[in-house]
Amino acid sequence: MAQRAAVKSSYHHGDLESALVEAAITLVRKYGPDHLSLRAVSAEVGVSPSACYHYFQDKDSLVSAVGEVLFQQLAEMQEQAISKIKGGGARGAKDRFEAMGAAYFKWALAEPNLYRLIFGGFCEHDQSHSESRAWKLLEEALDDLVKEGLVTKNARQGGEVMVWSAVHGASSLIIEGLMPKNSFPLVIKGVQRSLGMK
Amino acid sequence: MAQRAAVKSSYHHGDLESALVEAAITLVRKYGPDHLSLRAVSAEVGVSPSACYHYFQDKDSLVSAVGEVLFQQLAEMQEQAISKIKGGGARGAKDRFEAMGAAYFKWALAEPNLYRLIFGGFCEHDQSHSESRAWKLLEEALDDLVKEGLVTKNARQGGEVMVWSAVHGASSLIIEGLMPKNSFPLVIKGVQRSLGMK
DNA sequence: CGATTATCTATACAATGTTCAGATTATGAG
DNA sequence: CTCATAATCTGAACATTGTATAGATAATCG
Repeated sequence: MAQRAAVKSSYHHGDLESALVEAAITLVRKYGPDHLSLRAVSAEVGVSPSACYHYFQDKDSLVSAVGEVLFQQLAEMQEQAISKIKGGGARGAKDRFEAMGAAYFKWALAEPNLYRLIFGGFCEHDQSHSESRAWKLLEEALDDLVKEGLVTKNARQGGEVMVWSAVHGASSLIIEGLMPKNSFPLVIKGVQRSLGMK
Repeated sequence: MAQRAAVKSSYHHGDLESALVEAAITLVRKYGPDHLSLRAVSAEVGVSPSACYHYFQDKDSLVSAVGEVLFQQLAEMQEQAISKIKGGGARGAKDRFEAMGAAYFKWALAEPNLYRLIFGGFCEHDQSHSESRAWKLLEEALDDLVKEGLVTKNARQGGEVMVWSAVHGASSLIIEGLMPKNSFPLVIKGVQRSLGMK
């Protein structure tokens, strides 16, 4: 909530780059990743359209920057959800695992347009998957399950791939109206069975 | 391959509606669902931009029509893959099941931009999920597995949801560079474990 | 045939992405 | 403090976009 030196003294903005990204997020949330206009973004910030080109090569480049930020935010949402789980031991590990998936799904449902921007080919995810925050979170959660004896080392093999695919796929299909909303718990049950969990 | 009465005698085209859809598919394949221009589509067909408005309310409406066509095509691809599996009995059922997923994934990899159009929120999938061709194919394949004793009735419960989520999720994440290509088989294995298959 | 209707074009307009020359402000060396 | 230099933003311009409207062309059917 701490505002930077971002008071537009008239000409120089102070932190235009992130202000543009923030405004773009607002507009994408409302109107979708397609239907985003550079001019609308600049107008939202109160700046001339050409000003954007000092920070971004073109519109797509701004959208990519937005994607990076949102991808981080989604992971942060999951971290936050995990940190709220107090219980230790096996119970805690399982709760954290489920909370991660639930947070992911909840965010997708609450922000379908932002979700589409991240996963709809609008931005290049340059960082290798194994370095992404989302991936590392999953790794830790799965390691925890193994550590607590809820999942065998064998069944854990490739668990990240399976879990993320199922959770992301369900979120996406439900958002697009191709699956009923209440099928998400079923998917989670399926994932747990595939891990031989419990 | 049979061309309709689609020779543009000069003014009247003959089958402009589907010609526009076809041209749009060509352009989306090349440049992505964002970056599609109505004018480019009409130019591709050799017709004035305003001509489109006799068949589609606006650009988004054309894109939606494209989405419906592609959604059908994807299902047809799967049907075709299934029909190539000759073996009967348990072996056939399992082969068909795997062929369905493989065909889905193969299509997604070969046509990422078309895949994004279908599942990226560009088109409204008005038909209820349970009436969609993709859904019915899955239902049949799962019923087959049960019939052949490869999957118990119990484990089959909600199988469609799990299978589609995992396969779609993996395809999507791989296309977007968030997962390595070779993790798809792992996902299939996971799905089969979740079904208690084999 | 001829009139009616379906189909397509021409023209126009506001809005978009983008460029570039120049205006405004910050910065730092003397 | 001063002033040149660099960083930041504006203004105006251009080609391109989606779309509306009026009119041209051709198919259809009495």
